[in-house]
Amino acid sequence: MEENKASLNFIEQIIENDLKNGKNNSRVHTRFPPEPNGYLHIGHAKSICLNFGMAEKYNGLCNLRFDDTNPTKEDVEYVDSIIEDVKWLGFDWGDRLYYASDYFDRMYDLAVEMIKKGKAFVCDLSAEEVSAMRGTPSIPSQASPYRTRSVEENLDLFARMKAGEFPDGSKTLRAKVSLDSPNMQMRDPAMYRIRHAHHHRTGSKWCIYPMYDWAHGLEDSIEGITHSLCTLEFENHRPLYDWYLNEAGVYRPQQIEFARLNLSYTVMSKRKLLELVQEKFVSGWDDPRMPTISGMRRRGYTPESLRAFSDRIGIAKRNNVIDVAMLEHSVREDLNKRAKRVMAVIDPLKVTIKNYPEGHVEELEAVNNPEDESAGTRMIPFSKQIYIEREDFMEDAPKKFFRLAPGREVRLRYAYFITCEEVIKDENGHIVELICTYDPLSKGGKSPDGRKVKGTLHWVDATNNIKAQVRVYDRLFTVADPDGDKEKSYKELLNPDSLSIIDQAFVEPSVANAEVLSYYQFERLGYFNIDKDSSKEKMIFNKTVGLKDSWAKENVG
RNA sequence: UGACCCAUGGUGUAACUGGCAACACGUUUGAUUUUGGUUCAAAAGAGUCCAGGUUCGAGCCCUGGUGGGUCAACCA
Repeated sequence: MEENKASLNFIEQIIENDLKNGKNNSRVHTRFPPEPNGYLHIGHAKSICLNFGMAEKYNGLCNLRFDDTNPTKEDVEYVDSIIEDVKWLGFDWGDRLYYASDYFDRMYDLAVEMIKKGKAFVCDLSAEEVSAMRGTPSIPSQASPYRTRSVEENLDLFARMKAGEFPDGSKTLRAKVSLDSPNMQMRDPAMYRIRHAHHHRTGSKWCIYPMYDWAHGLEDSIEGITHSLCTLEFENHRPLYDWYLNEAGVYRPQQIEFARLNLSYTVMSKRKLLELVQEKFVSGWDDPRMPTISGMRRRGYTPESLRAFSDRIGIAKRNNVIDVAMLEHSVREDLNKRAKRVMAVIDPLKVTIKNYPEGHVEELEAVNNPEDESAGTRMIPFSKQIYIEREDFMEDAPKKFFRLAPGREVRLRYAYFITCEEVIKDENGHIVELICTYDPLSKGGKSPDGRKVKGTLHWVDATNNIKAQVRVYDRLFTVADPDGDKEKSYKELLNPDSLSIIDQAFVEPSVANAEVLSYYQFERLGYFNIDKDSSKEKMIFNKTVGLKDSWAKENVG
């Protein structure tokens, strides 16, 4: 691996500087700290790649830690999916799988110390009252009337909060930080709230739960994290992060903020993704149209492509919107090297070759992957009747149309040259069949006389094939910035045609025994993989992404 | 309104910490091609938000604007 010193991102620069100065004994230790309240998405992938990537690059460690401090929103279902997704992306946290909830006792003890130091107090104000007394950035807060409670009373009350003597919302433990800081995070923030709720790990042991700011820094501190990487919206929290750790008198990691990922034509907030799932706009968290890692996996994205994408987009502090084309390029690049080529017809048009012997079937050799000779070859059946793609025929074809048209000759890939002799239509004028002739000397796709044809079509034999369902996806939203519209909710901007199901597609027989998730290139169409709903009896393919198509582009313009 | 952060081709990131802006995606053109794919070659496209200042020299430093983001949950 060659490191290019000239193109470090700002976090690498900080780390290398720390390393040079011997900070933290020249140790790098990061963590990926998801809250298990939803499925991971491509934005998390960026963070995962960053955190694990920094540890990898600088011979450090990266922990996987669940920030499970809010039992009302969290669930083991999410824990399981997150573990699966991070693992699938190809990262290894060794035996360092941690839970914030494992530190609850420690956090509680430290909170007691904070009370003893006069840095925290039990407050009886309701959420509404606190809000009303909060002031504004330029107007100081009114002090809570409970701010001056004695240490003894605070200690007693806090212990009774823990013991479950008070109902939800009746009391909080608040830090005594400031009443007039222009940084609103510093205005006597809550450290603990009462929640008589079942926690997915600690059950009913606790009825008070620490707030993010109090908990997160301690989690980082306990684990000996050196660089605590998080997104920009926590920038205003950094002074509080530092304050808590300094007041608690414990080791303080360095929090560094970077810009989260935004992708065009998608929404990225967990809340919105949850709504799409709950309100059935999609089939689930792993719907292939979702930007979730599980959705993208099901869609046919590879972990390598996601990691390559993360590398490509970089790390910085400026708000950004990455073009989905960048993501699509990353999958194509990976799949081009790895996907086995196969022929499939999605919108079939029957072709009868009138001079081909009736009842005869021959096997033709086809290359599995022109990018990888070791992938070998396979045989494909061919006979008098085949299907071609409907869009590969045009009755009144312009000069630049290289495909089949009346009187024109094209190559059937790996098979023969055929010429269109006749167009058969039904009573409504719809084309139902093409009658063609073939050149028996052009077997394999080469003509002995050196005659050139511009077009090569994919095809599938009309009788020896597999009938499959193909699910074709388009972007989930019709506009590049679905949450940027002031009038319309993102839900009104959903693309009604984001999913089209084709029940009668034909695929060559060689895919018969393929396993779920295996990916293919359907020649000239795009990359497809086998959906988890697929079975031997009914194969189902998902379209991952199309091939680049300069003909389609020309047609639009 | 106050604090904090950000500002470089259409998009995203760079520019060895001051030496006349590079890479990727996208776009266009040409070559090759049994995938209108891939590959290869080339081109167009920013003079770095604005105004001052420091300097022989500024995208990098300073000042003041402008624009954008974040924060005023008992969410994270």
